[in-house]
Amino acid sequence: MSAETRKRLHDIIKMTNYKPSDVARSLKSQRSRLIGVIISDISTPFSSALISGISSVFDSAGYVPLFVNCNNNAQKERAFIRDLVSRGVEGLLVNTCSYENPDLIEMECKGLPVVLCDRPVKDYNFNIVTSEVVHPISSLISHLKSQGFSVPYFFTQQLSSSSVRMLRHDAFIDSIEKIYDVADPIEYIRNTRIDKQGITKKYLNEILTQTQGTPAVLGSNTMTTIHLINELSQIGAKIPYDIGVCGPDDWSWGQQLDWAGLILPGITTYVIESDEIGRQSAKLLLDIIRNPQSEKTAVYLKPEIIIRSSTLLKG
Amino acid sequence: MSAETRKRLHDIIKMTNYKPSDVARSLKSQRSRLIGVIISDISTPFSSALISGISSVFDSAGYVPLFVNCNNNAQKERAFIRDLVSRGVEGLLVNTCSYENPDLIEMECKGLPVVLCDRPVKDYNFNIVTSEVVHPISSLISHLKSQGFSVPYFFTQQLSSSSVRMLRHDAFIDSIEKIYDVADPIEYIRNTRIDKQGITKKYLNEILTQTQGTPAVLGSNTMTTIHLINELSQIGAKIPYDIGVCGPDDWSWGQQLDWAGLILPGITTYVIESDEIGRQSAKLLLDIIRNPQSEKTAVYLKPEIIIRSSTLLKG
DNA sequence: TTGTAGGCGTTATCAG
DNA sequence: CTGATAACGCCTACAA
Repeated sequence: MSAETRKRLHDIIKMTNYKPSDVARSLKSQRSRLIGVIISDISTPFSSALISGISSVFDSAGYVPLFVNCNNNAQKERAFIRDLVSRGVEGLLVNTCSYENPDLIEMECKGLPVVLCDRPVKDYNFNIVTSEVVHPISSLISHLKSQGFSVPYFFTQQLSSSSVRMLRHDAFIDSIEKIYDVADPIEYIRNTRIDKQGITKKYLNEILTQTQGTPAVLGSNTMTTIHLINELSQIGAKIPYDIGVCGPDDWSWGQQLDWAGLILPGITTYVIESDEIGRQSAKLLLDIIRNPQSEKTAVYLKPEIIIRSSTLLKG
Repeated sequence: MSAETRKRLHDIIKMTNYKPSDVARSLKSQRSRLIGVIISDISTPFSSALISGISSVFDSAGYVPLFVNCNNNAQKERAFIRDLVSRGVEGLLVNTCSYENPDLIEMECKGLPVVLCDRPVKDYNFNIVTSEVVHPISSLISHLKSQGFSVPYFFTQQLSSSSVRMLRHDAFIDSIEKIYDVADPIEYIRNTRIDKQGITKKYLNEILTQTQGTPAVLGSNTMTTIHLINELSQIGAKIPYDIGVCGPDDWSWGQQLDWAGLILPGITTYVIESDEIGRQSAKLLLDIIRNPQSEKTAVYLKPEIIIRSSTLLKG
């Protein structure tokens, strides 16, 4: 291109204030540089860290992640999947809120690059980045046993929306069967709700009064665990002397902040690094977009257990 | 349309598995139903709640909010603004990380509907939904005085990226001038960093040893306040007997969870309802899109102060 | 080196 | 009521 033409062009661009339209470009090129990211519930710290990890990867790769929030509504999730695909996204990163997900399976079968974040779905092997479920839970339970707690109780919110919750539930049952040699593990499950007053408190009072030895409780996630601590402090129970408390921590923001250490007496947890799940799943999706023929991949992060005072009966 | 034609059409749609393309539709109709939402730092609980509020409004209005994360990088923010506009968004909701923002001003002048979330920018009246700054801070300081604390110190992270931080800084200075009758208010500002070890602890140790009477500290936001509590607990200072602690709480998830009450001894705060800021700013943007001629609007939420043990020296 | 024609998938318009 | 055609703005390819 001659210098003269270049200048003329440049002038015209200036004059007419020309801005290329990505919409038209997408239509023509069939490439949007857009990635659809479906988040089950964006209002939790788990999602914040997840999203943060995801953005960091796509930003430096020149892709624009579009985040949408299903608010735990499987219906909405289906609609968003269709919407994003019809908007020409080149791939989908899905932190799903529906364990059964035929639409997503269909899309992936048709060749759309899909990676799941954290939560698996039923009957189909997607690419996925998640965290190990069984090992950390059984470690927690071994630890409780070694500290002399009696059989722990598992407090969980409704299982249906989160496959991870179900897996944790199952892992808990297996673990107390093996480690505590319990015959009727289902007896140690407590379905609760955070938004509804009194349910948790009722269960906790029963456990505190009827347990032989020192009881312990395990929250299915950070929200539930904090809720348990809240209720126990209102009841006036002393942790860990009256009752032990522990659970997974899916609220980590890297090392920046440590809620489980701040809330006295310090809560025993294992950390799910959601920012890392975000980063790795985003990278995996990029790999798949670049090389659509690649093998299915499942990555399992290995959480480490952090023992704090809330489960220390002995020394 | 005849029933027969309808059936035929329906069959063809089935047969060819026809899916309309929103990209092409946007190109033709010049309407995308897309809203660009620019978030300064998506990894904070403030942003989670903000996003959650924003999604709820757009979802029920049939718009799709596209969230992008600037990670406190003003450069990235500029790029995203251009990107989203060229992608045909019908409006922009901006939680900006640059106090000076000529690009955004230009867009808005050209008729693009823009609403700011939480953070104002310099020298231009945008539509904005935010929270009152001066009144709650001066109330906190009056409260500290009435409890017998000596002049409080203000701990803040770097001011440049957040206009709200600057405003709080200024409000603090004005307030201690008026309420404590301080001649040199700047002396009571401490610039700190959470990611860098030791700075905060050094300042706190100085304050604890050199203050006449009982000192108090005010964090510029939740992160800083929690950091202060962390460091104080490591130093071994007793709150509020050795030192009072308070600050704004921009981490509220409605009533669901109450960190400030959980962290003993209970922290005095005022709550910034970021989900409400999200909802109201989204609604405002929809109003503007529907009626582009409307007057500029600025909404200021009024936070309420919640007094807890961390600032109660007297009874 | 520069200019022009065709088509991406819609929708709007107009003729049959 | 139905079917054909042009245009949205860009990109590619080919012709001048």
